[in-house]
Amino acid sequence: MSTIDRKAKEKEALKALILKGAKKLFVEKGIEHTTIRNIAEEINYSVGTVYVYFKDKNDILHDLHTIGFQELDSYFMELYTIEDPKERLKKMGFAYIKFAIENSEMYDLMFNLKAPIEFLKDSENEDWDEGCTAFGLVKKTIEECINKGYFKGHNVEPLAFMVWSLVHGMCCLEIHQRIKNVNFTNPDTILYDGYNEYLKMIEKL
Amino acid sequence: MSTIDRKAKEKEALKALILKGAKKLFVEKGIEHTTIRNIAEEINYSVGTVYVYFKDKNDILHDLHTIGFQELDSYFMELYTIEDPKERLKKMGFAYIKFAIENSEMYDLMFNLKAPIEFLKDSENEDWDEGCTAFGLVKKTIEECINKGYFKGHNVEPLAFMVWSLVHGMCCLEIHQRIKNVNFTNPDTILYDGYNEYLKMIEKL
DNA sequence: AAATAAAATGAACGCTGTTCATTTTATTAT
DNA sequence: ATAATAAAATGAACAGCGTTCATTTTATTT
Repeated sequence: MSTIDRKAKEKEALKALILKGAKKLFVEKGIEHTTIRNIAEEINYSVGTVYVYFKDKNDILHDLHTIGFQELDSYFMELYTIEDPKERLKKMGFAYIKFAIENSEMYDLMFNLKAPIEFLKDSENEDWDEGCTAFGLVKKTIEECINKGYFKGHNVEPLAFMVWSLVHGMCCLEIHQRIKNVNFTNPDTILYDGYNEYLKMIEKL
Repeated sequence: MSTIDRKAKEKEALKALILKGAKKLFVEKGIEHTTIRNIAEEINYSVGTVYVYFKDKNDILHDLHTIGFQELDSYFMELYTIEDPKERLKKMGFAYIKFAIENSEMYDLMFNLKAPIEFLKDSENEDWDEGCTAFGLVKKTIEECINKGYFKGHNVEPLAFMVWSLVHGMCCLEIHQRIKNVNFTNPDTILYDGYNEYLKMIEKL
């Protein structure tokens, strides 16, 4: 029996190794410039081996997108030490943007690329658990805000969606290089300045 | 001289034909599933001919992104008949979302994909004129709002950027199928409901 | 040491974007 | 009208892509 257990662990280890190699290359040279052959070469295995452990490229991308969410969730969980929900909400948006900028390829994979969603369609569990969990943390924080008397006249879910969109939009414009190509007066601080407008706005709700 | 003129017109016509074929296929089956061979076949020309009229695929994608902006600008210009800037701003966001949903592939090309921006880097004029013009219309409207006494304590550019991000974020989440995969209570109306929260918010600024 | 099972392999397939020598078509000069 | 020239269109060929699968290598069991 111990052999079977060990085999299972070895399989998991190699799967993790492939993902690790893939992520390294993604960060280094971008997702679209990373090939299965690159990944195989990176970890000194053949192309065929990758396909023993993953159904296809979408499978790899989906697993990597899940890893990204684990990281983002840990960013969020840290902020849950903050008692005041409004203060927490403000910090969450900032952490979200920080994550997106520092992990732009992963962010794109998690929130923009089709691959992870297409993988869901082919799989048994069609729910986007990763997205639900992360968004749940935002929703919960906003719910706490409303329970505390903030944001009167607003509805939890639509407001949470609006906040998510606002921050997500900033991240997208930034990582897709649309900010620096629109001639802002202060292109270097517009992201910060824009987020500041959002903070001011929150106070007026 | 008339020959040269005619030749020039023919060249323009064929270029336009290629773009028309490309756009048709993009809408039909998505950008990433459209190949140069597809485009050539669609208009009954050879692959080589496409490369006589366009430097590479990015060149085609950039021209198509420009065409998309012409359409979006016309959406916006229509709304400039509305006198009250705040009313206009509200309608602009709605028109923007409508455009994104009805032309999701084009929208992705215009605001998310790397191709048009990469083409800019290789060209003489590195400015993103299309983006500047469209965003200029938003900026101008918000400026009018501030001049009229709305949005006190806010700054034009950062606020315009925030508004753009908010609406852009909603569009991205929708067209990248992140909305319908997060279990909203009312997934069918969340986009509308979320935009409504934004409208309520505008009133409080 | 032989038989069996599991894991890793890499050549091959049909795609992709791109190039460029060759052919076809159109224009100009005689 | 015919020959010479210029312009335009072509498609085979190249390297690289994701993916498959018969074959080989390695590990386990008998």
